[in-house]
Amino acid sequence: MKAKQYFEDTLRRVLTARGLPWPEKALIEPPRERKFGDFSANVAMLLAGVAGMKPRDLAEALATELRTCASEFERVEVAGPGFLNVTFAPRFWHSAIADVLREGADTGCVNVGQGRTVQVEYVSANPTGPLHIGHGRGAALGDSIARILRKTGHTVSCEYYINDAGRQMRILGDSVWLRLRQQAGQDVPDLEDFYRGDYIKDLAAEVAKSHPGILEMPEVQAVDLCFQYAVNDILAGIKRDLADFRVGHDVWFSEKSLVLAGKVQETFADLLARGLAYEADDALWFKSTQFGDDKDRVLRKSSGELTYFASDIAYHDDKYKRGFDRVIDIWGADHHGYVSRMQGAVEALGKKGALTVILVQLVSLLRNGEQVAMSTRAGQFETLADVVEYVGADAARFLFLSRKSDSPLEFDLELVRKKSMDNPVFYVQYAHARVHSMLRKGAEAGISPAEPGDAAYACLNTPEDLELCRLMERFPSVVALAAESLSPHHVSHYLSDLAAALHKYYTQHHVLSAGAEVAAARLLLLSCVATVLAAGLDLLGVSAPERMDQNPEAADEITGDTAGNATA
RNA sequence: GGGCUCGUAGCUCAGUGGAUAGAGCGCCGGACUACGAAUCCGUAGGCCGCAGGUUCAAAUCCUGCCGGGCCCA
Repeated sequence: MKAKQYFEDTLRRVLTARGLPWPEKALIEPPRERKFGDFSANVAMLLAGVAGMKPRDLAEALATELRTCASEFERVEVAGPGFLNVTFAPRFWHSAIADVLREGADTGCVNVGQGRTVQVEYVSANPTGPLHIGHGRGAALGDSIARILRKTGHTVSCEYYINDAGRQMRILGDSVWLRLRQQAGQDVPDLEDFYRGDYIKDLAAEVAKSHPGILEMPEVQAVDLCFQYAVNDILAGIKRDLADFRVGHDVWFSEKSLVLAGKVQETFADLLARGLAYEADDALWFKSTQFGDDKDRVLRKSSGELTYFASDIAYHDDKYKRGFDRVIDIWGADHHGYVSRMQGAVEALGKKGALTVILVQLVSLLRNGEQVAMSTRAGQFETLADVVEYVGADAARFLFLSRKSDSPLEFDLELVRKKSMDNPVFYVQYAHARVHSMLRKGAEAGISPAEPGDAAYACLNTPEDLELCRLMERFPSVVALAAESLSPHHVSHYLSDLAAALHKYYTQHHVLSAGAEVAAARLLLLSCVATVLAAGLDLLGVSAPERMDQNPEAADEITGDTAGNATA
């Protein structure tokens, strides 16, 4: 982060001195190949026309000036069509060690948010049954985005919107009430589209037990009781599943409370007053065509029933009235047709641009390459809880967060589990544990990490030493990129790179037998790497263990047994 | 039929308009009398779906087509 900034600042000064502007499409980035140096700039190609010079000639001129005015560069070179490639002196990279040591767990913090308030709403599954694997992907993504935004200077609130007011909810109450009466011996036929899962029967039995007089109640009251009991019970289960997945929401917002508080009517009145809603055919309509939709949408049907869209508008109105600068909604990809409509509604609320919708593509659950049926009767791995128990929260989260959210994801249970020792999450965790193992061994031998300073840095000048420093120095910009693009996968890919550099270092440079002074310096460097690994894993909500307990053979045996039992 | 989205190595996937397009898995071949071999090193594997366009420069941006997924009629 500092390195890139330093290069950019000096380059800007050089350009200004020549009367050249900073081009819009200027890019400073680490080149693909190490031999091109630490950073590469493309300004000479972009400015050749303005400057009236050939790209390479301009680049040479700029390079000459950079060499004289920038003390931190070891080399400044011109390559290819006119790239300016710079290499920093080792002492510049060494300063990353002191930075990480000073910042500790806060390493990687970048204040790009400057205290702006952001709400992240995710999961928000209807409380009609347990969470499935697809919800897990949204949960991991939302939680990780929240962690990344907090790390980058945003004030974040995580919210779960409980759809407890609509048609689905009436069906839930009816379903439990139906089962309850059937269990009481009444001859009641099954309904057309009610929930048939076994958990409905369990709920019915529990309601009957805790409310013995329910059969004598007026039906409306009894159904409502069934409904409330069911929602509370299912929500408790959802919260438990999320907690086991290390996901926690700050606010659980009830749609019903929104309706009862009259917020939907308030929003209607507001839209009517501003001419953005109108009555027609006994229904109330939103003028979504004003905001790019292909037709206007119903808010209140002629039957008087409210649409989901109506309460969603009121809900978002309420979000902004609570003072959030920005709202991020994470939805399943099957809702993508709803995005532009919701964006239009937010624009109508006067908050254009303040809503970001992230669509999470489907997760197809596989088992040895074959699709696992999700919708049939209670299968082995229908639910998030089952999957988490089988493969572990760390492996599931890392896998979800290693891919862009807008690509469909294949989640093969046996691959994540049976090959768990080749799983990227273990690769990264092992790197962290390896460092701590060396620190323990070092302590036994009376070697502790050196104090940062020139004496220690003098022992850290191999290419592998400097590569680790470079990677550590890059961490804050990776976090900033992940925050800007709302894409945690940049973090997981970075961590894999850092872990690879660490493993390579480990095989090339023996730490503890290198002599007391060198060993202490290396422990200093590696302990900083461990700090960064832990900070990065924390952004993904993945643990950073100080030792790995299992050995691979034992893990394979466990897998074999469990897989055998599961298929038996 | 309209719209959104994705097509990159055998598989799963990265890739911010830049240089010879990368990684993991899998295949093949190497490396423990030292800090954990859960690791490392090497070989092989590509019309970046197809065709145009914009650009000094396109896997990346634009248009059309083909194919997969989804939403809406």
